[in-house]
Amino acid sequence: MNIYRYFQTVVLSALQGLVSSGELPEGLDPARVTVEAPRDVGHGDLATNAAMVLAKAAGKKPRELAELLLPSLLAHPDIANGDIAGPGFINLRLTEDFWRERLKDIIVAGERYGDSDDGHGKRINVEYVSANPTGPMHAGHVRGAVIGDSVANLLAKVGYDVTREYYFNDAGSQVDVLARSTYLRYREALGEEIREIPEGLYPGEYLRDVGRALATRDGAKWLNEPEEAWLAPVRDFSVSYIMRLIGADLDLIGIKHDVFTNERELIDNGTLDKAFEILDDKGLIYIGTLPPPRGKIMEDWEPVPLTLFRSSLFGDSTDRPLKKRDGAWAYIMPDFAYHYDKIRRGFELIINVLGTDHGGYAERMRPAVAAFSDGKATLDVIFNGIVKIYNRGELVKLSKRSGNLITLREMVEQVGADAVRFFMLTRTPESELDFDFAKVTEQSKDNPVFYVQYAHARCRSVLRLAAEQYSSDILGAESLLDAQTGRLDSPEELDLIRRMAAWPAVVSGAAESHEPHKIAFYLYDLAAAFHQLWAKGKDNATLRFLLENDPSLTIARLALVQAVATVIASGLRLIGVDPAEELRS
RNA sequence: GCGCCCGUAGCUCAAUGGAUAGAGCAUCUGACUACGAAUCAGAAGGCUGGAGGUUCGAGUCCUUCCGGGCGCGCCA
Repeated sequence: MNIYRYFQTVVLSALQGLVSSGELPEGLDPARVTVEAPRDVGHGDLATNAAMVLAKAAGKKPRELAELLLPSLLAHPDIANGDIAGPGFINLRLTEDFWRERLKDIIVAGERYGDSDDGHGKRINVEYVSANPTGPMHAGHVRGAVIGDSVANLLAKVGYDVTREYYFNDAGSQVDVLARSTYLRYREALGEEIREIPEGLYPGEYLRDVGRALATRDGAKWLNEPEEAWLAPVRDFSVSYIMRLIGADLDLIGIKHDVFTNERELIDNGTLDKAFEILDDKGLIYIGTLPPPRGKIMEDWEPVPLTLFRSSLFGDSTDRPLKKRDGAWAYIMPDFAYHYDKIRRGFELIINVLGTDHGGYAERMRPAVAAFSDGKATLDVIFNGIVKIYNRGELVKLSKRSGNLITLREMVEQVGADAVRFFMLTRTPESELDFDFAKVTEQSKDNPVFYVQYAHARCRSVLRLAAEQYSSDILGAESLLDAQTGRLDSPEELDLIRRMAAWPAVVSGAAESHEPHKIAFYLYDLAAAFHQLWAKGKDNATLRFLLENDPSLTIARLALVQAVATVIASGLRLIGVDPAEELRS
């Protein structure tokens, strides 16, 4: 149950009642009416801005309108009391029983608590990672991978039909470079001494394995052949080898895509030609000359007639060439074809996760998506900021050219998959992130991963102990649903319940805004509230969860602990982190 | 030069257009023979880069300036 949405309908029907009785004019637009949690808990459980938003249209002062609305809200059985505050807020406090009922929602739903049908089964494509097959996954790829995967999980949880997709470019010059680099290692594997990797080829050690594998498969058959003969087979071999490497790397952090699409196939099966044809049929292609880019000095600029796409009709700052002067496809054309393919497959929502260094991508791709789908499909690009790697406070310089890269595998080996995943979500996506190996492995409060996991482990510890001291039946749904939750009446207990009751709304919000970091922050706050409650039992034994002489209160508190464990576990899994039972090392 | 992103406590960062802007770290003061202290309680810390505007209400939206990051050819 999304409590804010639920009470929004309560507010709207109260307004409707006032319209029916003639106390308010008809035709009020309720679009801006919101119900939300006040920032300050002292203001109550819920606040609505209805009176302020509708005052003008209703011809009343905000507070006057609030006075009119309040009585019909107070008539609702779940609303305990309310008042009017500030410029016209209506603050509402819900009954404690309403909150306690949510505890039972959680126990009944288990980890499905927070699921919804916001997405109505709409098909949505989330493309992430999409690294070209030139080497293993490295630190620079990890953040987008985690963000994309978590967004996909979120959207699935709120009822979208999600496809997780990986696109790779296996038709450009990059893979030819890969093939030549592999060929060198292949010769090495066959006994030749390779002193230095020539400029422009990939120096990575991992290519030794590829070369060796090729030598094992094909023997010396390419050794004395010209490049024209071996380039294509070596390329194909290398690409599929590297893609297996990447797949294994992603597996380390629990990422598995549903669909892999590659550029070569889009060209070979005619999708690219078809995409161009469609734009042409829509009258969006013409031959023209572009002005030189503004403000940039280009000595070699000369105006040449080119095949252009009228992307400026769709908000682009300029029309874009789709063919080069020699008639070959321009580099964006395969990407266009790929998006045409997504639309053809029936996706209405297309999400791409990219690094901020692809800044201009959205501007170029959005017109294409609009054109191919006749405006029906929308493209959202999530840009994620770079990750700076530190080691005990010192910046680690990374360079692809020198081969000085930190691989995903190294990261996972050093800090663990859980810490990697959680840490990548401790900032808003577009901000830069400092990833310090020392900090991420630290097992303390500064490390949010352990802080949250520890709260879960503490819950499980209590539940295990309860099962030992009483019987395992005490934790069954029957027992917990029968709990006297009315006995949970301390401010800390109710605070915890309120936080958990907000979970479905948090999930919906994070999914809608494509911001998985909100889950990480929520979990941190929930964990903090739990740790606080736990600590109360230190000073005051009557506040502990397990009470020898009060079984009914014990069961009620176990229901609370069970709910906390459930919500934390559910949230952690949503972002791909394992909710560990214990953290003892 | 143009476009996108960012500027919030000493540091790292939060905050669907809402009320007195919140956490953690660092600093200072306290709490463990334990339902696991990998934790908790408290103190202190702010003109949200500057100036205008829109709004009942702006860290959030608009304009402009300052400061930082990224991108910007028919290259991939």
